[in-house]
Amino acid sequence: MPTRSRNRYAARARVIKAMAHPSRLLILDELKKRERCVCDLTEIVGADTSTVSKHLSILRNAGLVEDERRGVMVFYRLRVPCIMDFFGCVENVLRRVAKDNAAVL
Amino acid sequence: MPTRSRNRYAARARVIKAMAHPSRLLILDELKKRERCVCDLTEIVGADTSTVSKHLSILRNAGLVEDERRGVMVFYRLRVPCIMDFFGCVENVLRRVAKDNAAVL
DNA sequence: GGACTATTTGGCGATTTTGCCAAACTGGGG
DNA sequence: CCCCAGTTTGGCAAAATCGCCAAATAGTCC
Repeated sequence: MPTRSRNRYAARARVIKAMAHPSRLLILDELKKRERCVCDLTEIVGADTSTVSKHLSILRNAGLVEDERRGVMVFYRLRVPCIMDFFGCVENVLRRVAKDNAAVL
Repeated sequence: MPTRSRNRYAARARVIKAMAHPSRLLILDELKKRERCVCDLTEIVGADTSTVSKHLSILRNAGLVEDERRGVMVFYRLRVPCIMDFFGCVENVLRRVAKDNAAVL
């Protein structure tokens, strides 16, 4: 209820919301392996360049990735690798849900 | 690009999206400590009961919490504690962003 | 400077999310 | 059965998100 902790949760939510999109998760997963230019990511995601660029700016604003211009191209890197450890837990959730659904049958 | 992995990312995104809201993060944090009835959570979150109930159903549908009715009240419990380990990393991101902003000044 | 490539930004309609109110539903007690 | 507290559901308006196109910007090469 205090403004203090409310802001804290809002800040966390902003970071998590930045991850909460299939294309952005795919991008993060790809950047975990190595840095990539926007052109690579556009190809991988399979959407319009402008769309991918906007996804990247969302990730950058959240502090999850950083970019570096080299010539004409802009390369993006994962900034906080620990983010990826989280995926294991998300998979746990999914497995559990799958098991429940199976049990219902 | 293959449908296969695209679905995988979509599934992950659904789970993460369920977390991506300040009130829902607050709820998860509270449930980490102990189970709570909807009435408790309504008080803690400070929103309409119906709003909190909807947040809870989002968390339940994502597989993050489970509920149990005891008499008139419904108690919610955290289902996947590992979710909470993630918060440490999110805090890392926030600290890093804060440091960057300070550096700019 | 002009042409070309890589990327970002502006803007739009379409879809989704959010939070409240009102109404429905559920279980316990008189 | 009626009433009541606790919870869920339906519905609506406001706000946010999404993905594309078109236009602007940045850097390289001639």
